[in-house]
This record gives sequence, structure tokens and C-alpha cells, in this order.
Amino acid sequence: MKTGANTFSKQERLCGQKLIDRLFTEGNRQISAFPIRLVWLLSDYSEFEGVRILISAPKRNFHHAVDRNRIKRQIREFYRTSSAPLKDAVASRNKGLALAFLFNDNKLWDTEKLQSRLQAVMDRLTDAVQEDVESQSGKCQEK
RNA sequence: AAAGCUGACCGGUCUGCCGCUGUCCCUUAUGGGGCUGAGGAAAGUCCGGGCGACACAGAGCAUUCCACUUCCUAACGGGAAGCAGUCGGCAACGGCUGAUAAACGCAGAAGAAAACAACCGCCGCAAGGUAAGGGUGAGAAGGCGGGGUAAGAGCCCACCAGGCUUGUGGUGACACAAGUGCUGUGCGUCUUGGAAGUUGCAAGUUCAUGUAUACCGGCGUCAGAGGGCUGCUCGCCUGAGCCGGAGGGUAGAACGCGCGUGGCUGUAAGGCCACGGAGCCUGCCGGCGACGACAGGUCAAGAUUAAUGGCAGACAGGGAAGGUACGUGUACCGACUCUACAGAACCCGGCUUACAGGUCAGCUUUUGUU
RNA sequence: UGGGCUAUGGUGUAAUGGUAACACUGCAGAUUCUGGUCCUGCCUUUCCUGGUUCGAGUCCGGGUAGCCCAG
Repeated sequence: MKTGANTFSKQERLCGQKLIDRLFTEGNRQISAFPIRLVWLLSDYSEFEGVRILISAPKRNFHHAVDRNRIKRQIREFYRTSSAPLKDAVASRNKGLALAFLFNDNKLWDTEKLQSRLQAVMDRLTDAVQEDVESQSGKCQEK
């Protein structure tokens, strides 16, 4: 991995209505820390590689496109700079991860405050991914 | 100088590191480099047009929209310059309204009465005459004064407001002059002139994947269901399926989608040849063919879970407590603080709304100096 | 992105341009030994803002908020 630690390309975005529907119906595991809520879904490596994310800012709370873009950019910038541990955790276990960032407040946040909250959520998610994989492998061994 | 009015315009710049969209190149399981990348409103979606798809024999009726004049425009409910009225402002100027005095309908409460009139009153012996008075209202027989009269009335006269006729000026809305007793207010209907097929790029075209019209109900196959023309009626066209319930599949990709065309400015505008060429005709070969002049500069994003960013620093432009200098209202310095509204999604022309701050031009009022 | 609709007491709905109405809820009072029923009263800048009109909930501009539809 060269400069890939801080990239965010088309490959890492979650698209396609099928996949998004699956994420919100099957993958109802949530981690939330106001104002951010995560919805995520682990799947087999064959379906898609690595981590794919989607960022949502509700039109109900932000009527202007400028504000919605601002939130998306804040989150995206955070993910770009500090998602390496998560990616390693997922990639090392041959899984794919679909992930949705939902912004849930009705006013804009400062970048610093938002980043600290995001960091907390990401740490919890990384731990959860590791535990999940280990428990599943344990089940396999039992069988 | 201060306050204001009108019109036009700008609305940050640079550096470093990391990153994104599109595209090209080099390497090629990867990566590197070049170029490129939001607005005056991209917004609201309030109008108009292009473009696409579907539809389009015709007649009558209805519906909706527009409405002072002239010009601009592809078109518009847009713009420019005017006309009349009205409101705001000392003024510069700005806002709003504007086809139709025939005919018909309506006008709550208040008020005698909302218009052929009636009632009280006034005059008169009476028959009857009478819109001067009735103070309510947005509106009361055009207003006000004089004459006149039994009392009154455009019944008559002067002035004023409006209408009509004639003349003059203006492309025209109108203006001015003369004549004419023609005259209540508001809204609507009606009338006059003009316009309107439907739907919108999630339009639409192509490809890929995949599936079942299983089942139930209703109507119908020339005495004709259903569909289309259009909102309705007629009429015309089409002619075996159609409608409702309930179900099955897909929801991916490409084109549409943006450097060769369009408009702008200037010059020239006569012919011939060559080339390009929307479209039309045809079974094919092929034929016809509007239009296209030159130069200059301008414009140039094309995503599709949706790019145009993040961090740091410097500069620039305001505002400013306060400080320094001297001729006491000017220079210089200045901690601190501010830098808006807002993000393309098929493309244009307007309108409307949001907007820190700034620039230029013209004009108005007040004050001061010469 | 494009297209469409709505806004009236706390809630659900009415109202031809002419006094904002009805039902339920809530609150206060009255009745009762107490509570319920019953009775009386109260709670509205008709989403905001300009215009037309003598007079707008209604008609016409502009804005705000909410909702719906689509290949």
C-alpha cells in the first residue's frame, strides 16, 4: 500500500440499489454516537472487495445543497485520512464491509468536534469487526 | 463633504502538503505525469423557446391564458422608450393601475332610498309637481356658485372634472382648440382582438440479464368490446381483445451528454467553380437541394449513492477602541475583528428571491469654500 | 433532477368576496358528599408578506413549511 492510506476513489463507494437495500434490511447492526449513526454489513469476499461506504445527509434537516455537501465532505475527509486500521482489519479476514454514515443532527458541526466523534465510532466499529469474525470462525470450528 | 436616487459592474489572490471529476499520454496485476473542473444568482421552478417521444381528415360548442401605445425579440406574463390616472418623496425618482360609458346581473351591515321608483319633507285648495333637504355609506342622480321657479330640476349661465362630435399635431396611446347639457360608484357577465395538442432527459433510443399473464371476476368478436382524434357533441379512423383484482422478472450498461456549431463586433455583400450539406424522392444505381462570405476576439464542467475539497500560512480589501504629528481636522500607525449569499445535473432567453463588502458613471437635496 | 398538491383553535374538518362555523380534547366555573354525565364560558394575528377591492380565510404576486409522484 503506497499512498493508498489517504485515498478515496470510486472503488470505495457503495453504489447500486440492490446492495444498499441489503445493507439496510439485513445489516441492521448499528453503532451511534450523536450526531453520527453507522449501519454496517459484513459479507463474503467474493461479493465485493474491501470496504465500501455511503454517506447520507438528510434533506429534511438541510434544505440547502451547500450544507449537505459540507457534511459529506467533512465525513469523507475524515474517512480518507483515518480509515487505514479498519481497512486492514477487514482485508486481513477476507471479508467485505458495506458501511453507511448517517448524519442525524439538524445543524452543522465544527470539523474538529465532528472528527473526534467519528474517531470514537470508528474505533468501536473496528473492534466489532474483529470480534464478529472471531466468533464466526469459532462457530465454524464447533461444527 | 453628508444624505439619497438611477444605471452598470466586481464579489478575493498566492504558496505548501494530502485528495477528488473528466480526459490524454507513458508504463502495464500496479503506478506516474500533463491538461481540465460552478454562479450572478448555478437557487425558486414563476413564464417562454429549443430538443425528444406520442398524437395530428374535419365541423360546432365550451374552457384557460394575455390585454394603455410603439418598438425589440425565436418566443414570453420579458425588456426599452413613451401616454393617462393615482400613491409616496423637499427633490432626483420610484411603486401600482389601465381593451370594452351599448346591454344585462349583483351590491352584506348601515341608510328613506344602492336607481323606471317608493317614503318623509317641500309646493299646491286639489289633481298633481318635485332629486333642494333626510348624514348612512366606499358610492346618493357630476361638483360649486348665480339666475330662475308655486316649490324645484343642466331648466338657463359662468368656472371646474369627464364623455361624444369636428379640426389640428403625433406612427400611436394621447394632447390642444371649438362645439355639444351628454354625465352616480364598484365588481362581474357579455363583447372585441390574440394565443393554447399532450408530456417531459427518471423525455427517449439501444444492448444485456431475467420471467408466467399461473389464477379469479366483468364486457365483447361485424346488431362489434375497446382504443384514438379533444374537455364535450357530432363525425371520422381503427377492428379482437380490453378492464379490474392478484401475481412473476429486471432495476445493470451505453447513447442522449457538450471544441464545431451558435450568437457578438467589424468589413464586404456581383458571378462562376469546387467542397460540405439539414431534408426530400427512389426497389437499387442515383437525382434534387435551402443554406454555408472573410477577419477578429469570446465561449469551452459533464458527475450519475452524484467530483470541483481539507489543513496550514501569507497577502489584499473593509470596519475599528485607541495612539502619534501639527495649522484642530487632516495625515500616519493601529490591538482586535469581518470577507457574504450560495453548488452545475439536457440546453438557452427572461422574471423573482438571497447576498459581507466594494468600484464606476449620471443626477437630486442640504451645508461649506472660491 | 423533474413534475404536482396542501396549509383555518391542541386534533379532525366547514365557510358564494360581507359577523370565522361544527365535533372532540384541554382549562375555568356551576351542579354533587366526591367523581362522571349534563350546563355555561375560555383557548384563532385563517403559515408569513405585498397588491386588487369599500371590504379578502377566499382573488392575484413573492416567500416559508410540510407532503406526494416518477425509470
